[in-house]
Amino acid sequence: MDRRQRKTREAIFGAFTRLLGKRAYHQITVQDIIDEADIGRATFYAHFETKDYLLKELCDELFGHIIDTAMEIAHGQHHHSCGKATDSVFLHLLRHLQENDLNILYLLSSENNEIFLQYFKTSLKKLIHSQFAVQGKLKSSELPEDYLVNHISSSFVETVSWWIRRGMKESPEELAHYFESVMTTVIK
Amino acid sequence: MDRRQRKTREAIFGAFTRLLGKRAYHQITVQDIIDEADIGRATFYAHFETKDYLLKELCDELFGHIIDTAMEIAHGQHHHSCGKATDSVFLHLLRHLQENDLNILYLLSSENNEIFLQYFKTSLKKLIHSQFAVQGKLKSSELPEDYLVNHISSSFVETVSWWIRRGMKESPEELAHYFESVMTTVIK
DNA sequence: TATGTTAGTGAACACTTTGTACGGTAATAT
DNA sequence: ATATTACCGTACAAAGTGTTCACTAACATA
Repeated sequence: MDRRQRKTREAIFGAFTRLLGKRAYHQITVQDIIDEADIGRATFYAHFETKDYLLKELCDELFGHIIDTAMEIAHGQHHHSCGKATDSVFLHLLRHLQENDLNILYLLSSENNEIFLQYFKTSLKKLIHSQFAVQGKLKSSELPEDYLVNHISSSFVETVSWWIRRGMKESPEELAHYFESVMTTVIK
Repeated sequence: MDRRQRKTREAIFGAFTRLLGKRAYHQITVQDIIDEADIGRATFYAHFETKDYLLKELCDELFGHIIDTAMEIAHGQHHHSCGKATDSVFLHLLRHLQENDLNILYLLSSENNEIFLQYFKTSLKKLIHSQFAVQGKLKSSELPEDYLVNHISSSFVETVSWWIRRGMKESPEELAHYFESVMTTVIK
């Protein structure tokens, strides 16, 4: 990839993330991004078709790593030193969110960001499906699996959202405990 | 209130609701509403400052009744014939949603409607706080009450949202059972 | 029924945002 | 060294926003 392309792409992502930290997604215009990134109008549209696609690609970049490593942990293929083998997938996700990806927290904390939340939930559903549903770790056999997977993933997103809204006072360990406490009916 | 005012107000609400049934909130412009309601531009702004305020007032109207009667039931002051006294507040809400307020379902089913969802959650939090938290019906004393109330209300909204997305195949009774099943850890 | 008040009309307004197009310039790859 | 490609600046039409204004019609009330 051309160095110029990489640079403007980074400039756009950077400007976008900075703006997301300031105000909600829907309050940000393409014009704002152009001004903040200090690029030409045509250049933006050469990279991204719309603002929504920009967010989608940013999500791809930010989530790609997190979900991939979470998948590895979920399947027991994670033999590194970052966390005990007994740590739950959720604790891993929380640590990852706190330590490495403050960008994501900006996105999450900005209100009205349903595209991002939808992306988060969809990623989690895949993870939870393979981790719990497929492996038979769900308790309730009488409820639809789809309902349970949806419940778990949206509850986790909501937990993270609550955490951020309140200033992230709790440690990842505490928060994982909260979440797993309210999930004991659902997960074995 | 002037008959003319009432009529245009109704025309605007009607047009807005109809449009919400067709496409998402953010895809609807003030221009669309004006055209659909067949009123003058200035008239719209005489009634509502912005599109967001219009949604807020619509929510006020739609939710006012539902939450009020749910509050009555929650406090055992509901002696009518509409449902057994033993029915849970959640079952009451689901019945209400299914039977009387298809407008709300339009709103909920249209994607990207976080203003509405936020309104729904906030209303529920108040209800759940007075119904469960104040009355000591929450199981877990070690977790923050605020976290639990948030968890219950957002899980309920998510359950309803799931229900609608999948075409409302389940009866209110079934859905209430689903919800209460995954909530047994949390609610006594 | 006559009268003052109020709400709606339609047109116009300045303004912002959007998405596209263009020739010119500078960085890049080979 | 040269051809390619990305970016720039500017301009453009189209659409939406929020406000103003004079005119008209509906309203409440006496």
